[in-house]
Amino acid sequence: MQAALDLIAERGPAGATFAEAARRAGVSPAAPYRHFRDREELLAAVAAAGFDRFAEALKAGWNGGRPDAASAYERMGHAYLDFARQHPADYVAMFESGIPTEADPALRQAADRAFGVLREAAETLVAAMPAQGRPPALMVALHTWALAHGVAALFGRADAARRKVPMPADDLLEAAFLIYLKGLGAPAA
Amino acid sequence: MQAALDLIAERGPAGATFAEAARRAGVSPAAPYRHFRDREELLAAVAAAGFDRFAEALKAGWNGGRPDAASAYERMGHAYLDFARQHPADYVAMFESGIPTEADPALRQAADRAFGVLREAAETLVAAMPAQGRPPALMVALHTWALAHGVAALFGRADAARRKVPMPADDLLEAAFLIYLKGLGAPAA
DNA sequence: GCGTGATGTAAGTGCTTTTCACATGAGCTG
DNA sequence: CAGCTCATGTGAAAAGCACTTACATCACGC
Repeated sequence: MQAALDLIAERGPAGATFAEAARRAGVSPAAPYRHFRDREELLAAVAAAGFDRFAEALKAGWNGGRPDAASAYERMGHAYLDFARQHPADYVAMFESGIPTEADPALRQAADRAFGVLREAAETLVAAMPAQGRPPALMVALHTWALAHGVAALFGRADAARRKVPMPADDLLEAAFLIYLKGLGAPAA
Repeated sequence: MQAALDLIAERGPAGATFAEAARRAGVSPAAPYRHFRDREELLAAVAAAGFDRFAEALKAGWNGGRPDAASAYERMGHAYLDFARQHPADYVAMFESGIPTEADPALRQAADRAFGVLREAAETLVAAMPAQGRPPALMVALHTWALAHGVAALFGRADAARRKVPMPADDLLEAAFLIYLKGLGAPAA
């Protein structure tokens, strides 16, 4: 799995071949078939491990919502982008390897766990808002994820289909967050 | 190129093999090499054609900003999602085929043209806002793109790594747009 | 009439994925 | 300790793909 992850980092998901991963692990090309049904299952396992690390990173960024929900939420956004930048292979395996999340139950579970961190943070954030006009927390979580993923996928990583943009992805996401929260009427001005 | 597009629709970008595309076009596996240097160049051409169609779809949605910038902008957002849903193969070729946008000059140009539609719409939208506190149009365009892409990639298409969400992608994007525009102080309440 | 360039084919190389029969070695059981 | 089982690994093989090279065809302009 580590060899496969390295290969994704070096050559992209298409270049991560089963045979080469086995070679790097020092075994014959047939050996990994004792552990993974096929190439797709290997990639699913790599992606699931990535989601686990991702959930940890988000949780660390959120840090229980301290010192206050709004700043912790924004810090979690930075953690999101940091993860995409510092673990591009994981991120690619998770979102761009062509493996449907539903394919593997373990993968699906890991992805749900990662989103759960985001959802709970959104719930805390929403709970801190004035009661009237309080938006649905799940919607806020989905919006946050879509925004963070969009920024990461389009402008975040250096190697991929990145576009030249006049501002760094971090600032772009932070600005979007602040505008969005202001639109919600959140205490974040 | 049509055969390759069909293959992407049926089997995903990894399943779109050069040989099979040639077979479907009724020629030998070597024939396409007269027209494309390698598999990557074929996919880049397919993606470029997709960006052209995409730019047309966005332009049609924007419709010159009529009747007013805010509603036209939102309609363009719907056009974005409609395109991702109705032309999933194009969208996959454009954003998830692993082809870096910089690889091919024609691809890059087509992508820039599509983003140009979005950028001009954002400029018009921003120009309609009160002069003081007017945000940079480019930033608004990038935010819009990131949001729309995030929603499309995560929740938009039926086949891909879509998650079960309690609300349709259209509504999700529309709500996010409205909240974002409200945060900007735009005339969209 | 004849070169020329665009297009296509057949065959071949080296890579991949996947399977199958067989080896090996650790650990449990009697 | 013998024997059995199970996990793990190997080598060989089939099938498919990307890509190359040498050769064929054929329309078109001079």
